[in-house]
Amino acid sequence: MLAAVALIPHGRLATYGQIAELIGAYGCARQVGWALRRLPLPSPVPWHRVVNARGRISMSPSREGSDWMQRQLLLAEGIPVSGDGQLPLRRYLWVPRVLPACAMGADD
DNA sequence: AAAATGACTATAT
DNA sequence: TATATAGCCATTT
Repeated sequence: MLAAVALIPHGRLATYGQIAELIGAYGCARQVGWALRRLPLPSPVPWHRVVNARGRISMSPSREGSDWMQRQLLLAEGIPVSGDGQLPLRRYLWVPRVLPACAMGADD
């Protein structure tokens, strides 16, 4: 699980469902979020590269404010994030080795 | 064991 | 294009 998140390339994004699918748990997007929630702030995994399917940072009162921290981290990665946590998922979405390298540089 | 909850996602308005 | 509603599935009470 965290391993899947850990292998997200630098400067690239991935959705919860994507991670879930990657670990062989399709439809378990919520569990991914659950796992990241219990993750400590100084975590060794790039949890900030994980966003929801709408390409936005999933904010919640449970996160106290770590969501905004995520925004900062993403900005540090070189990903432009709007004040609302909206980011160009279409451009930065990580493609875990889809078909051939015909993805026009859309992969890592 | 049943019911409630949540860093989600996909449809329907 | 943007809210509202309904599925989903593991964890928690």
